[in-house]
Amino acid sequence: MAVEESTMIDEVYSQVTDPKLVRERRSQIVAAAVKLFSEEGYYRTTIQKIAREARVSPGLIYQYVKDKDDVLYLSLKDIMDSYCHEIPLAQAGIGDPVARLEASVRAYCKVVDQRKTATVLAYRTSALLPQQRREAVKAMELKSNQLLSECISQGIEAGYFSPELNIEIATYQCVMFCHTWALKYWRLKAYCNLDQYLQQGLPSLLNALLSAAGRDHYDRLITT
Amino acid sequence: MAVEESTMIDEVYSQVTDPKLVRERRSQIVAAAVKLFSEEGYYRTTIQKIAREARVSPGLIYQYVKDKDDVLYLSLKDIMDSYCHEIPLAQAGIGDPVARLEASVRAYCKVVDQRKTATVLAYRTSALLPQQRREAVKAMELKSNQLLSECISQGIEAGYFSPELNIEIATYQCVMFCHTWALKYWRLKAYCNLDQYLQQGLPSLLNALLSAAGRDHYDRLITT
DNA sequence: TGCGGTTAAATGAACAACCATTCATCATAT
DNA sequence: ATATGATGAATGGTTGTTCATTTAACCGCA
Repeated sequence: MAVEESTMIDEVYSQVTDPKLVRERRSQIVAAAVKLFSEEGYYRTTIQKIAREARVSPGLIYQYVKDKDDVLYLSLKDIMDSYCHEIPLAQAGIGDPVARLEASVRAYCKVVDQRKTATVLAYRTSALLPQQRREAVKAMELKSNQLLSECISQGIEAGYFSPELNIEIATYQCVMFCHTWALKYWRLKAYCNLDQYLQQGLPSLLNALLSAAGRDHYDRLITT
Repeated sequence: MAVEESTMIDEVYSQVTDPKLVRERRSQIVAAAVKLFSEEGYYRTTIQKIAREARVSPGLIYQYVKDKDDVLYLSLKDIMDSYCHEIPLAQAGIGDPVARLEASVRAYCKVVDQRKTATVLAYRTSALLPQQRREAVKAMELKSNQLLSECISQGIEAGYFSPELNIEIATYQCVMFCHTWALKYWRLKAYCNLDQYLQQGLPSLLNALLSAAGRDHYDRLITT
C-alpha cells in the first residue's frame, strides 16, 4: 500500500521529500525560469518552455512546486538571496561604519551588475504574486536593506552620518543607486561602465549622508 | 457600396476616423486600462474587463486600437505625457539653471506622487511591448529626461554644476529620485510624506551636482 | 550475489479553462 | 438611404495542470 508523502520546503509544497534532491531540481528549474522570465516575461513563458530549457518534463516541475506562481516565487527568492549572500561577504572584517557602507554598496552594485536582467525581473514581476508571497518578497527586500541600514545607524551613532537623517530614506538612496544600474542600464551603458558609475555616484551618495565630522573622517579614509 | 476607412492616430491604427472622437474614446479606454493594469497586471486584465470598466463593449475597443498591446502602449504614452506636460509648467519663468532644476524635480515628484501606481506600471510593463513600441516608450522617457538634462547642461555652462559631471548619470540621479517615491512608496509611506522626502533628498541631490561656486549660488538662492 | 517486491521519481499526452479577436447585426445621424 | 459607429455572442488558439503509465532505485532474503 503506497503512502502519500509530501513536504513544505522553503514555504513551497513539494511531492518529493528528499531535501537534497528538491534543492537540486529546484535550482535547475529556477535557473531556466529566471532566464526565460527575464527574456519573455512571466506570462509568455510557459511551463512547457521552462521544462524544455531545464531539460525535464512539464510534469516534473509539478513534483517540486504547487503551481507556476511558486516557480516565480522561488525565482525572486533566488535573486534576493544573492544580494543577502554577497553583501555580508564584502562587509566581513570592516568595522568602520562609513567604510562598511561603501563596501556594501559596491558589493550590491556588483551583484546587480552580474544579474542585471534578474534585478529588473524582480521589479517587473513581484506584483504578480499572490498577496502572501508578495509579502514574503518584501520581507526579503527589507532583509537586504537592513545590511545597509545597520551601517547607517552605526555611522550616525559614531557621529559620522548626520543625526537628523531619516534612515529609511537614506537606505533607499543607497539601494536605488544600486538598482538604477540595472534599471537604466539600457541607457547608461552607452555613457559609462560600472566603475565610472560608481566613481561619479558613490562620493555624492555618501556626501548626502555624512556629517561635517564624517566628511573629515571620510577624507582621511580615502587618502590612506 | 461601403468604403473601408481607417487612420493612424498617434501611431496607432483606428477604424474610426473622426480625430476628436478617437481622442475621447481612447482616453476613456486608457483611463480604465491604466486602473486595471495597475491593480491586476497586464495579462490578468482582459479586454472584457477594460470594456466593462470603461462602459463600452469589447468590440468597440477594437474600433480604436489594433490589439491589446496598443492599449498598453497608449496607457504608457499617457503616463509619459503627463510627465512631459507637468514639468514644463513648473519651469516656466525660471531662468536660473539651479532653481530651474529644483523646480523641475519637485514637479516631477509631484506628478509621480499623483500617479504612483501608473509610474510603477511603466516599470512593470514596458518590456511586454513589441520591440518597436518599446523603443517608442524609451524615446518618451528620454524626452522627459531631457527636460532635466537641459537644466544640468546649462548649469554646467554657468559654472554652477561640476564640469566633469557625466550628464546622463546626473540626469538619472534626478529621475530616479523622483521614481523612487513611487517604486518604494509601499515602505516609505510609513516613514515620511512627500514633503519630508523632498526635504531630505533634494538638497543632497543638488549637492551631488553643484560645484563650489554653485554651492554658494544655491545658498544665496534658498536664503532669499 | 542475485532476485522479487515495493516505493519514489519522472514522463508527456490529454483536458479544461480562459480570453483576444472577429463579425454578423443593430443603431444613429446626416 | 447610406455610411459610420457600436454591440456582444461565438470561435479558435493557447497553456496550466493532471494523471495513467513507465523507469529506476532500494531493500530484505535466500
